[in-house]
Amino acid sequence: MNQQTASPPLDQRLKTTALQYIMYAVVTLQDSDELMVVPSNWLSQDKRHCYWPPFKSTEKCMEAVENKLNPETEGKPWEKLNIIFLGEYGTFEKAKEGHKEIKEHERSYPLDTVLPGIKRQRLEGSQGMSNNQLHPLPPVTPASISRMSADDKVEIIQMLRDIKSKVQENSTMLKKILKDNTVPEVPSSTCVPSKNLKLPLRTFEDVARTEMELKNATTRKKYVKYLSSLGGHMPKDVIKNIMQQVLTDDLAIQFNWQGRGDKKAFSHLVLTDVIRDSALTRNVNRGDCETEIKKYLSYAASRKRPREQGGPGHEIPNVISTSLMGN
DNA sequence: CCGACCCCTGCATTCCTTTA
DNA sequence: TAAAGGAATGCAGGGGTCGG
Repeated sequence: MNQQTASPPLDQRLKTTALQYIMYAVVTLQDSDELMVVPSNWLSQDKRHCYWPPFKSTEKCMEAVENKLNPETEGKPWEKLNIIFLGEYGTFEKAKEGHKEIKEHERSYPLDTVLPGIKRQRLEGSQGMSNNQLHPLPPVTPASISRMSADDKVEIIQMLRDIKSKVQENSTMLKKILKDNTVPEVPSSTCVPSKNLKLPLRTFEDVARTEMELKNATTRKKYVKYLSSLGGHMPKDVIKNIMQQVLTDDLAIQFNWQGRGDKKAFSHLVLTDVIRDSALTRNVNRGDCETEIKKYLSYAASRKRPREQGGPGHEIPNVISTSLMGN
């Protein structure tokens, strides 16, 4: 009877032992550039993704990290974030030390110089230039300018002139490209990697079928490849191009991001993950991607409104669909 | 110039999270 | 558990752009 007091139950012992083998990793969250310590069991096998708890408060998140909460068994669904894996440590304390060291190192040698092209930019609050803007230079104070020699100043002015002329040149080229080669409503035949992609989705049945299909990694890759080939320069364009290909306005108005009211939740779809991945290949981060999807879904009704006024129940056939649905 | 289309903004409402 | 505050959403109306 008192065996239980002698030693804890087997499953608890196993759990404790398993927890001891979970290490801690230091990672950079790609969407926010934040350097974080997380339990290794939160990482995906390829160490390119990391689960993140749905808690709002920092304390709870820290608690989850320290207690190595299992991402699959803690009630609410956990977010899956894109990360850059930086290192793994045996204990939380060692990971924190590693985190500190990396942070120090990053301060001396910005990540951009260590990992060119990998570090993504923080996009919150930067709307216009978003993804392609230049990395911020160190702050130039009046004091630092006054310390410069005349040669330095001449050189800087020359550089600024070069940059200006280059920007003008690029602007002219961009204008020409946009004029000659506006993003086509219908993807060219070369953009269609597979005849299996039955897009755009028109009904919930289509959505359910696609959700099933997307469980297959190969199919998922095909979708990502196709959707990322649709073009677009700004996050808005990228998402618009993708969403136009993915679902009709009729279906879009039956979704909202969270599934409020009597609408379905778009954020819960595997398809949304695929869209995120596709957008990421075009340098649209998670935040921008979600914002633009939300907007696209909310605009769907107003896009439809004028047409409905013109003729109730009459749907203008989607040109895109006919080219793809015939498969 | 006009109409169609699309996007944005402001406001009201609903929902969720936090706090006491 | 209820109240308060913030976030998300829906809707209507207005403005910009483009083609006829």
